[in-house]
Amino acid sequence: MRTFVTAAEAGRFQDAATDLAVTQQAVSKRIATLEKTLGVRLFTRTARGAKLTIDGQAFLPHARELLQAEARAIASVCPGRRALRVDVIGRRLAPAGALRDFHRAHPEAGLDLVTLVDVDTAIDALRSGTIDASFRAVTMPGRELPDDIGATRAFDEPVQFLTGPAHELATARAVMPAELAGHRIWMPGLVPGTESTAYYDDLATAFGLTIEITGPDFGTEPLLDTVADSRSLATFVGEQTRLVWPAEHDLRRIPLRDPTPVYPHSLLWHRDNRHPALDALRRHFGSGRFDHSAAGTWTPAWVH
Amino acid sequence: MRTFVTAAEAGRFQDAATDLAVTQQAVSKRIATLEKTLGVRLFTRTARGAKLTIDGQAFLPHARELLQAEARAIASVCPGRRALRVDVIGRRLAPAGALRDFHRAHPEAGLDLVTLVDVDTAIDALRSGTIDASFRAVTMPGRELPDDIGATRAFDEPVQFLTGPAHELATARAVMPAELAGHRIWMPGLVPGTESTAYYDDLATAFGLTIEITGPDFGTEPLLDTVADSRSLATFVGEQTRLVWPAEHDLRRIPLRDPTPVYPHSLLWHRDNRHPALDALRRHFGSGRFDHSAAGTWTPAWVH
DNA sequence: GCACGACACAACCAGCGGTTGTGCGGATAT
DNA sequence: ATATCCGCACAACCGCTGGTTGTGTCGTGC
Repeated sequence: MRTFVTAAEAGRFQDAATDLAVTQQAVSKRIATLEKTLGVRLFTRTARGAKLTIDGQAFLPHARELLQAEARAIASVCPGRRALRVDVIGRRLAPAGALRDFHRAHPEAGLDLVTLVDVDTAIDALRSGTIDASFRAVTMPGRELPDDIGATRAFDEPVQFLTGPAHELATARAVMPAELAGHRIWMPGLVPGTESTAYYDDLATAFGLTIEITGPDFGTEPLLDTVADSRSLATFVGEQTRLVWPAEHDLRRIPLRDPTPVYPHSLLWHRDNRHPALDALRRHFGSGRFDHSAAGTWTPAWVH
Repeated sequence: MRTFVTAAEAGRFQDAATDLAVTQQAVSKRIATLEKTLGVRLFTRTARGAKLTIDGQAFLPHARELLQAEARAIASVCPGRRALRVDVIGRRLAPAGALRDFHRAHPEAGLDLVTLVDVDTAIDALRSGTIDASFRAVTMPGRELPDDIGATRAFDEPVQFLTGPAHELATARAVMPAELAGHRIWMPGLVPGTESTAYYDDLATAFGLTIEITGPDFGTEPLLDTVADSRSLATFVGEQTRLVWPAEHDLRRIPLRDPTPVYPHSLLWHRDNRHPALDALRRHFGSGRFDHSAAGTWTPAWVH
């Protein structure tokens, strides 16, 4: 590919060969094999060089795009000058969506999303420099943030109740958390020891709920399958969480009111991190554009 | 790259190997060499398979993008089911910009842009099926369109007068074409025998102008250099033409009025062409959204 | 008409990238 | 606690890809 682009730009195989530090015959062979694999002629050979055919013209921008994609891929893991790497809880959850907004606002800053299991792993990764920022709920009881980690309350996400069409509360416009006492709430994805588990534990205690985390976690699809078909089983889901479920499933998002439990997404970073785009990220999420203390909301007492 | 993506999806080198129809050892070697060239570890090897590291997680979407770019590149030259291929006069000229609008409206249709020298070459390419459509000014005198080629007047582009800051007309709000008689108009890019040359020849004749096409064509940059520094040399340029010139150059676009010469861009296609996206393209440009007969405009008499 | 420039073809060879065979370590089972 | 299995890494081997040098061919320009 690189040979093709170089030859197309140079207009002569000879010049491309010197650019690439190989012989003219090597360039000729590379182009020939590329043409053979594609099944089309890319150059018309003339006495004064090689000109692109129509197919070659159409192919050229795609070849350039391929080389750029390669450069981006390499840059994404290049230590030191790689793109800003942010840990989100999951790619379909609210922080990932919020980062899309940030990326639209700052397209010049490269952005890579990774997912880690819990806040402790995230802090280790922040310290080692493998990630630059992390969206977490801080801090869990008994685990205050260390001094070298900075944190901003980024935004709050209302929690919703997700049911199938046959569920008793399926047609409710909204429900109070206390009304859910006695209902079966199933969250098999919760990993013990993580801060999101601490959040939902506190939520359950505060309103007298019982959350079942029994059973293996097969991912969201089987969970949604089960919830959609059940008259009694339901689950919690963030308002911003993008769920993909088969078209035949009819799932209902029921808002919670009086109070509305909100999940507190905080932005964490390491104070020694000098990544150029990190400042912009902090400003984007720490500029007070989110209301952290809306009336009628609930968070665990340990939330900053 | 494909091995990396497959292994990341499978979670086990073994499974990836069977998917790729090679041995596990080959996969192991490929991943090892990839890690070596990148200088980072992409997988953590466990007893139950291989999991992505943080670097691997960040690398994965870029690797996927690379494979997709490869697929698009191949598809762009795949005979039969390739993307819609449209001939524009130049990548910075009005048809290319108009096609960007079309691509925004129909993102599902792949689109490749190529450039051919003149309408005859374009018609040959349309007949042979190497291109699907062409933007041209039709028809030149004495060269009516053949029956197997369809044409629609797509849109008209006003012609402007481009001068440097020292030119006599640099500060004019607008000029009449007839006022340009006696001024030096330089268009070294015009190729004799092409329809755009025929257009400007007619324009010159109609208003008593003299257009110099002397001197070799070194591209737009040297042309703009010369025009920017000259007190007497100027040139014609399409209103939609995107020119890139160094910041130190101060070029002026002077609109033409009474009448406004417009360049008639027509869309050409072959009547036997059954490309699925060609219909959409014809509808996009043939739906009467452009005013073809605005008062006060001028076109050569031979324009359809 | 001849020299020159540019690409293609032929022969040759190193090394990349595959294979088979085996070793090693962690997780599970007995 | 120990045996067993599963999955990945390492070693040896080898064919074929992809490079080199040398030469041929063709169109262009003096």
